Amino acid sequence: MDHVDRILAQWQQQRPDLDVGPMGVIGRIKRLHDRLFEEHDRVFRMYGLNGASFDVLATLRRSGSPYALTPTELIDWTMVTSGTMTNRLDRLEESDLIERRRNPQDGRGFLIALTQKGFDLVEAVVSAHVENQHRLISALSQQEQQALNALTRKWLTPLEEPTTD
Amino acid sequence: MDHVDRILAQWQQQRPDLDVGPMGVIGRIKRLHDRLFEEHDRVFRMYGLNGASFDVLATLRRSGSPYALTPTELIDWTMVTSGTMTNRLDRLEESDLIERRRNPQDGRGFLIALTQKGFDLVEAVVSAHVENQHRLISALSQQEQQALNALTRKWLTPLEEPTTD
DNA sequence: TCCATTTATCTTGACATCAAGATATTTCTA
DNA sequence: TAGAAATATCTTGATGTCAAGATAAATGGA
Repeated sequence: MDHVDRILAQWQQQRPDLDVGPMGVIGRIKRLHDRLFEEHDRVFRMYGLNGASFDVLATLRRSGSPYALTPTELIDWTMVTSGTMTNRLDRLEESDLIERRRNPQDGRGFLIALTQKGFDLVEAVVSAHVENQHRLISALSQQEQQALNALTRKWLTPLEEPTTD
Repeated sequence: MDHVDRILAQWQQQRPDLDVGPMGVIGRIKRLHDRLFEEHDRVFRMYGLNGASFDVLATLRRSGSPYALTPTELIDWTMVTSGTMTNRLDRLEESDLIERRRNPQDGRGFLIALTQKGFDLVEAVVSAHVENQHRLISALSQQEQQALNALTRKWLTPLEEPTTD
């Protein structure tokens, strides 16, 4: 009987007309999300980062040499608004982890590049982060992880489709 | 090849030393969470609410008659800080959906009660919300939903344990 | 009973985020 | 090739959240 079970039990008592089965699965997705990202943040904080700043640095790192993308590309990968990205870049620039260069291909825009300091930092954080993720999922066997991967992929596919309205 | 797959492919290219298997599952949990709660909010907005205000009203509703809890009880159910709860209650009180009464049992505190208006609203929203959740999970069969429920429960259990440090 | 401790809630200040709008530059079309 | 439309990014203002601290009341031990 976990937190989600207790919520469902109350609903069944109070609104027996409702079938709250889906609420159970969805509620567990939310709790999993919240707990996993709290635990991620513990690692990021050890390196002076948070989930937002790590997200940007990691996107630049895994894009490969020369570790530079436009703000628009970063927005597409991270799925945040342009205002959010501007704010993230401002803070990372203050910390000398990235630099803004004018984009020689497009006078309206910039190229955001990892500094050497940013590269070295993200290289270390990613290793610690991946190790942390292994720890966090260790309650599940390899088979269970694969099953979960298949189910979440199947569920996500229609939800990621661009809505036609 | 979805968004998560593309991220993993980049890491495999750039950091072949890392086993990013767990990142795939965890990334899909995050995307599922984000998409599901965007879709929840679409329904809440139709009733002038958001996830935060619905959460409070629903907690009061499913607690049963007389639909009144202390702020501390609401904090425990919703897992937010006291400052967040104060802010949520201020807004709900402005909208006449809840009222704060002094707690006759404890002069330090309050009882937060659904108004008639709040009760009527949450009654309608919950029905629409549950129906929406059925729609959102409809890509999965009953069997798949049960499998996902079992896997997420198993994963969540150790993550919900109070840390011993 | 009195005072120290605990508890319940609110307040304050800092952030991260978003939506909407502003500005500068590029691209397209007649 | 001039002007209209589209695009890239930043700015502004509002919201929701948290951590830390303040205040008032209840509780417990000497």
